[in-house]
Amino acid sequence: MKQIISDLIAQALRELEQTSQIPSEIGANIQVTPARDPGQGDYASNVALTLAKAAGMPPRTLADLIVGQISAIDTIEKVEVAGPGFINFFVASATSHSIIRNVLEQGDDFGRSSHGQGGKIQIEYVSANPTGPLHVGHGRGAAIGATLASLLNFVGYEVQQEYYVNDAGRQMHILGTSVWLRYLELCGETVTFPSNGYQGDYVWDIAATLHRENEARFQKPVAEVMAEVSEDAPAGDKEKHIDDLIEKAQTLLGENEYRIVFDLALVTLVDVIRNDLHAFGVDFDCWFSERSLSDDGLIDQAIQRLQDSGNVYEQDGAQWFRSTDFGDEKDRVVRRENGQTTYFASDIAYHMNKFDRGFGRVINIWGADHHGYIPRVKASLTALGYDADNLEVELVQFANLFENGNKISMSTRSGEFVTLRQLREDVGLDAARFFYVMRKTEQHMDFDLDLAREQSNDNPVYYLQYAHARICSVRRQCAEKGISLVTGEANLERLENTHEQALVKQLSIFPERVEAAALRREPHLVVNYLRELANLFHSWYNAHQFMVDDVELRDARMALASAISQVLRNGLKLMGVSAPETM
RNA sequence: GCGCUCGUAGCUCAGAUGGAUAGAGUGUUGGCCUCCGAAGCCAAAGGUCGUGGGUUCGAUUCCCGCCGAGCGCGCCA
Repeated sequence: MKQIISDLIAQALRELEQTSQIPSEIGANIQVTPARDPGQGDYASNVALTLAKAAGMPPRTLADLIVGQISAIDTIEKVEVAGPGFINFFVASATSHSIIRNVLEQGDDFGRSSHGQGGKIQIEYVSANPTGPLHVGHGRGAAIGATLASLLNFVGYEVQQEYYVNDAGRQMHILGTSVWLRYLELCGETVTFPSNGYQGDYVWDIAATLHRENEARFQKPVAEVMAEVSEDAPAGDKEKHIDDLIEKAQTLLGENEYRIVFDLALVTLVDVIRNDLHAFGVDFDCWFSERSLSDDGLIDQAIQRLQDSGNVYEQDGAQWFRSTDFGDEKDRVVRRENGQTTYFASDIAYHMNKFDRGFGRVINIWGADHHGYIPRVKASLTALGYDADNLEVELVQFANLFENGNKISMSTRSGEFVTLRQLREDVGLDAARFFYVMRKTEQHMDFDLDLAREQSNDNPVYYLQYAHARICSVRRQCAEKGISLVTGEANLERLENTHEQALVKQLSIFPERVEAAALRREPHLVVNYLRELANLFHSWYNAHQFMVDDVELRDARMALASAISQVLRNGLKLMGVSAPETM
């Protein structure tokens, strides 16, 4: 419809140019937007305002000229000039009503588009260090990433969802060592647990498994473990202390034995995370191991490529990538003085690999605290000869958890946090998923636990689900009363009141709103849309009776109601929220 | 100090590419179930869009300064 109107205007402008009523080649950028008020028709265009200057006449005069030149077609009922020079289009009711039949015929596919033309997009999200269960801070990225993936798929992209497993870093060694120390305690040793170790209960669980399956195989006397280990905080340096312990674990156990302990911790936690995410309605296609990058030689390869292109130099015994040449604020180390590559080097290799796997576009969903990291990753891609614009980073702001009006703070290290699992069990999957995507991604948000828990009109997710359940209820009652509905052949012309007209219009813009949400990477647009739809429905429901004696009217209304429930279902599904038939 | 993201109703937030009278929810006040689900609807009240300039027919939107908030600025990951 938008396109038709846009074409009509373009045609009119060409006519005016040819008859020299306006200067030629004034370069129209024709915008057509859905009207915001029923009094302003269905669609509006501001061409006359934008072209007034170039045409050398007042906007209203130009608007009148354009309207006079627009050819009549039967899908447009009326065109008029309003306000400072807007052109408002009124769509014929027969045309707009046909959307109901489209919705019913297309069902679950209504709103789908082929915009992406099967282009390959990779979206990487969550990617939390597997050093503990996911907590509520990870939930927002998970919900937004999963919803974005659904949206992109819905508008025609081939989407691959990936979790980057940081299984090679210092944090993982701290975890492995923490598990080992807890294991020693289970063996009967008396261990003073490092202040910087992971203190959560899950560490005990893994240690218990280790002990159960291996008994005293990894046991070493504590005196030996603590020998020559620097002092812990507060008297000493807690970072140095834990690093010494890690080294001790490696030397005392030997590489192979240490690896067994380490891998048990890793595998257990990745499993926990995978299960938690699955229960949260989030499933990844690929779990990409950071360690595999070095195993496959990709890190060396990436550094070599940077070296070959002259973007690496040596200083203070380390190798530096000259990222300042590509817009970063300082150069970055890729290989340390001790010969080890940095986390950044892994990330260069990882992103290189993403594009080498054939993704035309790569989306990373990162916590907002990683924003300073973007320029260097893009710099490395440019230096390697990739188009850095094909890497998109969506920053997700933190969600503050509130309960009883108090902010809840969290720390994985200390073991004090609300897990994603607890949140879901507490407020329910639907409310949890919904709350996370309700707000614009880059907007800081407050997650009110009390509100999410509340099963009342205060909880916005129920508002949408209630609309759906209500429609299902009416349909059930029709069936019970033996009323047969012929919605497919309903005379939709009977839908005449303002509620019905507004609903028909709202249904018709679902495809474009979904597309906008996908292309702008803004899932919250779907939430807003559905809220508007539910609101219009509830108002209509309160103002009019569906199960009326007038069969034709009843069929028409039930057709509209069914279409509404279908769109609610489609929209909620994109967000991973259920559409219950009863509540 | 530099950088990123922000600042809209009492509170939580929408307002893409500049447009018509800045909108929801919640809270407050008052109405609506002899009628399909009241987890709902209707109405009222609530705003110098942080602040001061600039750009133009027009700025919540774009540009600059200032104030305020959160987060970053490692041979950590």
